[in-house]
Amino acid sequence: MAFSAKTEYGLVALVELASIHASGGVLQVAEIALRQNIPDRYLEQMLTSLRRGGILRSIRGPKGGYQLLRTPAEVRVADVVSCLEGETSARESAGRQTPEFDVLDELAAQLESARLKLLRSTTLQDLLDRRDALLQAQAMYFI
Amino acid sequence: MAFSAKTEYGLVALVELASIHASGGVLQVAEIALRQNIPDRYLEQMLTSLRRGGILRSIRGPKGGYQLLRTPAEVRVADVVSCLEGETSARESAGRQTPEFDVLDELAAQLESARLKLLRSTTLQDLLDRRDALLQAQAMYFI
DNA sequence: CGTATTTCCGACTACAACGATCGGGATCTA
DNA sequence: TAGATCCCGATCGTTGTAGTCGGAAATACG
Repeated sequence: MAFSAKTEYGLVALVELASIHASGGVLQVAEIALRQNIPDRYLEQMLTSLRRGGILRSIRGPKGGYQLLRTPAEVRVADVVSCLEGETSARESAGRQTPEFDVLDELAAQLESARLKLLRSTTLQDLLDRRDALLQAQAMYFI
Repeated sequence: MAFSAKTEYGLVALVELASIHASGGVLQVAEIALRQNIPDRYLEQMLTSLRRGGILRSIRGPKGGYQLLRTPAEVRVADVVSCLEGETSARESAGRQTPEFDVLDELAAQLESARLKLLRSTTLQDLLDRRDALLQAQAMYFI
């Protein structure tokens, strides 16, 4: 899997929030965790990161929960990913090795760039659309 | 960095071997490790994997070493990578989660596919050419 | 006002993977 | 036979990941 659990959990939570965004949607951690079958106390941490990253806002107290700050079409997957796995930074590049290593760094940069291109061109709305298409297809299957 | 140390070490070693492939090139672990400034006993393990993966052959005893089995143009980086990081397999896909997770799996597959496309289209010869171009450029700089 | 609900914050733990080291055996050259 | 070199597997320390937990702050509601 190309994503860590952290990233996956954060993204599925956001897709859930996106799916009810039209109706001013608010969801609670426990609710999302239950529906997605993931540990709620862990998901909490991801949602906190996403709030700090300016992707969500939170509402405390009874009837509280989380809410998207922008429309699903305005939230790129790349934003979410960088927000959730940017924590452990401290950039490495072990200081000028050999030409052979340099060439590999170039290739690694190409890979990173290709990844980023895809992640930047995909939004929560895209994920939501694909989910709905998938549900539609599954519904077909039962007719 | 998009590569693990294992993969990096293996690849730089292969580029070294590729660079002397014309002259029936053989290099010893210690030699490569010295030139690339990496731990020799560790590199040994990578070269063993590459031999088992059919990318290298080894020659034992004094005057021994490792040698490419194919020409640099016939060795794709994808081959090397799968050989070096395929060890810890035991494929996960935590068994049918939710539609939201399924959509993420799709996206992850797209990412994997883009990565593979690049790795399959790059050969040791390509890396070698880039290294030489880099050396050339650095030489220019000193004139 | 008090209580229940919910988010907030940070510490803690268990486990696996990664990077690396090491001892000693097999094989080959000279 | 001696020494070089690869071969094989065990071991180890560090780091990151996934997950748990205790308790504080905020807020709705009766």
